[in-house]
Amino acid sequence: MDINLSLKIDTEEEEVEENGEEEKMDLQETNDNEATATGEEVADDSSVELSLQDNSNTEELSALQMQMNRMKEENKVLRRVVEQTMKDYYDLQMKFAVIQQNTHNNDKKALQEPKGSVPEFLDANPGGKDLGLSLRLQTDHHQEREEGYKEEINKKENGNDASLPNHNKLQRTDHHLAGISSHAAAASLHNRKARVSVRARCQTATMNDGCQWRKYGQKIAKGNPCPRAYYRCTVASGCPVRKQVQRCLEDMSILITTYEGTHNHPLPVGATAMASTASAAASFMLMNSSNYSLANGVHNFTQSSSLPYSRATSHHIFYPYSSPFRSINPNDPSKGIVLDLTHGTSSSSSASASHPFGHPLSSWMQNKPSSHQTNRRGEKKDKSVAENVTTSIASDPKFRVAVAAAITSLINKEKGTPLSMGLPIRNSSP
DNA sequence: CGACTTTGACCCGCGC
DNA sequence: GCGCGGGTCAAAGTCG
Repeated sequence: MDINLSLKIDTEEEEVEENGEEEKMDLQETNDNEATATGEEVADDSSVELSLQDNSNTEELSALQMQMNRMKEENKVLRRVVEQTMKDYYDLQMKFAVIQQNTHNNDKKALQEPKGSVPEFLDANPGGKDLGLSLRLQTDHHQEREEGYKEEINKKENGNDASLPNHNKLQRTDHHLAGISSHAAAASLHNRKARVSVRARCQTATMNDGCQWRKYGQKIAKGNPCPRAYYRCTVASGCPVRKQVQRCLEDMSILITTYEGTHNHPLPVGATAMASTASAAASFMLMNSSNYSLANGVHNFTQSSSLPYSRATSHHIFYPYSSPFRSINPNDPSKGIVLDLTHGTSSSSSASASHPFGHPLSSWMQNKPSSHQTNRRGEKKDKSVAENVTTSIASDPKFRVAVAAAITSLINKEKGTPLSMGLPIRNSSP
């Protein structure tokens, strides 16, 4: 019993801090009561004490066995998920290869088109009946942007890169990034702002994403009284990655973090999982800018789509889960992908039930997902202890970070190619 | 003392 | 051309 209680205390420690001393007192009381019931009252009678100890040992053993069994089951489920992930990944890779082939052919055709005409691969879906949407659905603004990028690509290909003065510093950073990237076409992709926004419930000023950040500015953006903070990655000097952090106006508990750029250094374990996903999302966005689903502003990551710049790609991971973290910013597609993690993480008990570790992305978030399930007075009493422990472990951010990192690492190793927006993100998972 | 945060100034793009 | 807003810089302050 003591073991269970201490486990609960450990896993809920941070939450206790959040919710005040109330729960701690509650646990303390329970502990004291049990001690009184099992120990102190019978302290005079040693034989009864021994038998009670035996009983409690047996109970402990059975409880531990139950825990072990549950962990085994959990392991099985996790394995199944990994297998499924791998399977999905290979399926998507096959689709991607086909699309890449088609797009390559279309690119050749497009180059032969007279100037001013719309290349076929931008106008229509290149070979995928079920893939993506036509660029015609995009706004004029976005089309102009697309034209601008195409011009730039052409200039680069012709060795004429005199357009730089028109770019702001950030874009120059992107040029720098492009220079690092080994693939020329991928480099041109980086000229486009690769942004991934993450919406997540978070009480702290920033999400703990495993990276080290330095704040370099703060602004009150128009339309939102909450200041927007600007951070720069300081894990390695010269790392071009930046992030903006701002609270959501509608729901102050939601933190919107926008990542921009690619790390040029190895990442910590927790950051690897996050960065991999963010990079994959960003890469995906860059390659799928023509495929916004304008009907609802949602783009399904699990669905392969037309890839107008696919010749620029090396290897990309498509996130094989269907979940809320897959939407193109519906207000402004040019602002990149929005990964909405506010649903999957708010209640990990249900997530854990249907999904072994809840939302795969939520692993690197700093939120406390178990707050709704275990900490309220009396609520946990109707759960078995083992269930509580399992849930607590599964909802432990560190555990989820480890799982997410492991999956990412597994996928990367399997493929033999790290993923990023043109730069390798090394696996630092153990 | 170095790393980090704060904050006003500055730069640049964009719309009118 | 001008004003506005977003993004960045850099000096001063803070902290461990």
